[in-house]
Amino acid sequence: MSRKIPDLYQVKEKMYVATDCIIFGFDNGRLKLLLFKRLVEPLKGRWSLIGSFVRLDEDIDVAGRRVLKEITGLDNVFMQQLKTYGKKDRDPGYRCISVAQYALIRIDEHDKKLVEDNQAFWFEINDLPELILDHGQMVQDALIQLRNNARYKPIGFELLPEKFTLPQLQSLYEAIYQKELDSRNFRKKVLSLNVLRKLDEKDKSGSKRGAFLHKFDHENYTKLLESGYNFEIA
Amino acid sequence: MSRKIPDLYQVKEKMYVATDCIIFGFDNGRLKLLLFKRLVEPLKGRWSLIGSFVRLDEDIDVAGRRVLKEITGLDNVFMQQLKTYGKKDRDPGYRCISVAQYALIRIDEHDKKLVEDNQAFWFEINDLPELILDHGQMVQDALIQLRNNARYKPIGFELLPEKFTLPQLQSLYEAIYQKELDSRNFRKKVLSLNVLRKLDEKDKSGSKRGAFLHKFDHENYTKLLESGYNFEIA
DNA sequence: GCAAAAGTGTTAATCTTACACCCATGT
DNA sequence: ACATGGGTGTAAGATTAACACTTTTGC
Repeated sequence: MSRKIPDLYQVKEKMYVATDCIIFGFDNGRLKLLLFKRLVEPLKGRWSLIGSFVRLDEDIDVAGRRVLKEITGLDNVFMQQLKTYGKKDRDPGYRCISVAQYALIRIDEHDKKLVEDNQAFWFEINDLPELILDHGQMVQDALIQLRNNARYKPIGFELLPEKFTLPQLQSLYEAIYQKELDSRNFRKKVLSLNVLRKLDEKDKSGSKRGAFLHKFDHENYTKLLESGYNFEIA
Repeated sequence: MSRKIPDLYQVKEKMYVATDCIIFGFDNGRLKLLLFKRLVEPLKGRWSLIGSFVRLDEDIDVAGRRVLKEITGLDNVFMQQLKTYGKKDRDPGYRCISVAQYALIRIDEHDKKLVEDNQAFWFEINDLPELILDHGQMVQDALIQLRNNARYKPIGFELLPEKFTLPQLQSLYEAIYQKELDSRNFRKKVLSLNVLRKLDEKDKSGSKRGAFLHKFDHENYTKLLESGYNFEIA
């Protein structure tokens, strides 16, 4: 008896693979996004996410980190795959799919000169310009993903300085969820998670009285995870 | 003043893009996965997910649906992107990235003859063979995603026949979360969601007494969604 | 009549929400 | 002394978790 070999693996065609980065930052109570003005054709002068083709000898996540470094000067940043955009006509001209990745950076640590040289700018999340191709959709999707993830994983801290105050943390969550939170309930909740280390220092930049600085306690977080605990905020 | 143009978009290299499908089914109280024995080199005879190269004139999700149809005969199936696997050496020989997509099918509706002809088999999720390349990782990731999504979205119903009993629904959730549930609490919870329509029919296959059949009420679900409701099970 | 699965309610414990005042400090 | 933001507790309501017996019917 002869079996028909399915042709699943028969047609082989190559295409371009790009990656685009949705770079979030948090500054002054506002959630922001880094966008840049394209310096080259096609679509020169239009606003877009920051991206690059993925090279043949390069992992996709490495390509994302390369782009991020090129534009912000930062290494070792929180970055996670969002989704791959693969409509056949998403990019006019040639077939190109894009693996979108989103990054959370500490906005005070990035290289402002580099950003400027690349014609990149920070936009408030509620006040974005029109973006090329499907980049607008990517941003929408990234925001949804950020909201889903920040609730159950301690990724919000990636947007804050290493030392932060509770009012700062609260205003970050308010910016992410676009919703005011009650400070008594918020503090009760986050403190009960046992992953913040209160320092003896105060940050006086926000008020006369000053607010105590805290650090996220990675070690305790990992330890708690192992004993079946789950993080949840907001 | 002259600006240096960044080389982000300068290097352009094409690569193969494949898609692999993680196909879940639910049968007899067990969560199952459809795998197939490769009929062609390379890796002939080894177990793998079902996949295909994505064609130049084909959307990535369409490629997934094509594969699914080819192997199960089914159209209009729940399918969602999981993640793109893009390590540079994940596939020995040539550079190929794979966009993994997972599908939930009603196992009673698929074309068993086709599955057989393709040397495909259903495996219990807890008893999988070793898979080629990074397919084992894909399956792990898909399971996590399934668990995360089934809790907050009514996708579990995609694995059940259109008419199902509450004990069946419960055993599905028990299979997904690998955890026994209390039937009183479970019924209270799902019934309170107001998205099940109880029919006058009983299914007597599971017991002498028979259990009432129910249908998922899509219309009411969409209506409720609009008025800011959220689904949650288990 | 008995085995096997379907169906049903209550209570205690926990978590969530709403809400308002005093504190510390720089000016 | 006053303006500004930091910090704290309690009570009512809602949700979850634990728990056991009766019903139906085919054999």
